Amino acid sequence: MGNSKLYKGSLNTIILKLLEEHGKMYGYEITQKVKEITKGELNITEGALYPALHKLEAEDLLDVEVAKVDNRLRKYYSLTEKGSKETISKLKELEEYIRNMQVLVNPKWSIE
Amino acid sequence: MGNSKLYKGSLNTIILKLLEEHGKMYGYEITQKVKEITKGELNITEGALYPALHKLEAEDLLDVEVAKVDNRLRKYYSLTEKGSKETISKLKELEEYIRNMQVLVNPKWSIE
DNA sequence: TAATATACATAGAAATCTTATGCATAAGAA
DNA sequence: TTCTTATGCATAAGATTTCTATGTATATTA
Repeated sequence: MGNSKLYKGSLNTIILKLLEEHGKMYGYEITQKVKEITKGELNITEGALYPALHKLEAEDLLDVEVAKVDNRLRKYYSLTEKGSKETISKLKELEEYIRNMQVLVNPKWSIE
Repeated sequence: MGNSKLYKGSLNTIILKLLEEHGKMYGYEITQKVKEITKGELNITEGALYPALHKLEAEDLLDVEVAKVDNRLRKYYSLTEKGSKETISKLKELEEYIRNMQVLVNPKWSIE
């Protein structure tokens, strides 16, 4: 994904949040949206994305809907109810992660 | 490490920053300090820590100094010059990671 | 017509971390 | 006094996640 290894482990969180935000997206669209939002700093590879989508689907966190647009295949993914709950949980974990990393890295903040 | 997978990839950053902050630490001390700072939310396992320290040392980012205290062995690690530069670089990466994750997860912030 | 963009997929390798295990000494509890 | 916990290091096997490389196919642009 990024140039740094920190992104390892955050792909699912990104996918879930984007789907919560946009309701329904297909794989390629997700890669482009992430690139756009991060101004090119984060590029999700297909080798990471598609297996991740399949796994989330297998865990009943995502629903799939196949569509044909311009004679090309698209698989639209959306959150299941279980997926919506998981999204909330993942976002909470992200907040906690960021909070913990900030006190570890910037100890002054915990004093002020 | 944590209960969430997000910590994957951030161990080196944590180690380097703690050493920058405290000058000189041994493995067990690092695990305790992290536990203390995060109020028990983050526990670094020995199976992750020691191989990471060995790798950082092999990459010339850390110096080692063996000491015997109370008849017990301690290996004190400290940053090399190369390690200090790497620390700055890693911290910058962390800031960029956090910034990118925040706009991905909270798109309103990028508008306001 | 050749390259790029769109759209999916998977297999093998690399990196990171967990779990389990091992050794050894010191201190505290039963 | 003996058992448990804390201190302190270490490694091996497995799980998980991601990267790199590869494959297929259609549409658009140069």
